[in-house]
Amino acid sequence: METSGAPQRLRGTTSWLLGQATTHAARLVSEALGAVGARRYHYSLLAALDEFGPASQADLGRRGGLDRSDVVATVNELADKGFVERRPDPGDKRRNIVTVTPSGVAHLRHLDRVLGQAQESLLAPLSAAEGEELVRVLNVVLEHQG
Amino acid sequence: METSGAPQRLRGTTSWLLGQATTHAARLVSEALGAVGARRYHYSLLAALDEFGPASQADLGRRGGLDRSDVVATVNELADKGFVERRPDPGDKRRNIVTVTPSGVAHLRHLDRVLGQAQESLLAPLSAAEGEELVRVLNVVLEHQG
DNA sequence: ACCCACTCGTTGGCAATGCCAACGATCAGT
DNA sequence: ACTGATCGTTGGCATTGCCAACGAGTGGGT
Repeated sequence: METSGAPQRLRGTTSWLLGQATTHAARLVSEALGAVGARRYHYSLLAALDEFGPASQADLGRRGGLDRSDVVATVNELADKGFVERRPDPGDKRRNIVTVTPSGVAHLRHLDRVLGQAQESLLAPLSAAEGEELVRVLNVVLEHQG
Repeated sequence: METSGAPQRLRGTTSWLLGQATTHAARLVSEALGAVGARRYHYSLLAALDEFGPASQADLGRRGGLDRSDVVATVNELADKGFVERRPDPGDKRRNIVTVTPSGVAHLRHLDRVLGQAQESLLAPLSAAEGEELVRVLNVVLEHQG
């Protein structure tokens, strides 16, 4: 008989918990976004624009933790789809000012819903209270790192 | 004045929580392992061997969720460092049997400590009870996915 | 004994991710 | 005017996680 064991999860030490959890969650997020033709950078950029308003590309990178070069590519893609507009800053010829279009805001809301569903499916095995506690605790962790 | 704002964290919707958290945790894990010359696959493979004993490469892949091709490369690297041994299976000429060496086990213990420190630094902003609860809840989530 | 379907290890490739270096243009402070 | 910094942009690199294909080998069915 061909011993074809089903995929198993390593339990051993708790040290690998982070590795397992991040891999799983990252796949969830990427799949959810990919299903609607988006990627992490798309959401990062749209969310930054939605929350803080129009900005130069360099500022966008700082807001979302993206490299300047990746901002270029992402703005290109989002502009092609009509989700953002890029125009030169009249007051500083080095800069472009990037703005969200209404269509871009709608797309962001869509991505929000998609990500919300991904989060729900991740928290599915937990009680409502556990899920809320997990979200709260993760926010604490993220706030503490800056 | 050059407006050089410090990097900020997006808060907006809670939907992006997963994206933020996974990115942060993944970087922590990769940096911790990279500091001692290891990568995620190395730990996955060593841990699988340590927990379930010697196995063929295909089985190793299934145990740790690695692709067969990645198992080849990882076993190559680990074998070069003397952490595992690869020899043909006498009972099935298609297979290799991979075994951990004592040196490999020692290395795994080292990686365990390193990952434990990374986890501690991540949980630093939490109380002991919150940290344990987070670990417990994450285990529930991982068990539920298979 | 002969197929057939499957598994094995291996090679090679692909796309996404996250970085870094360098360039010319522009700006701010002196 | 000179100097140093910032801007957008291009191009590159290493890692990560996958998938396809190959030749060699195995097991079941007939």
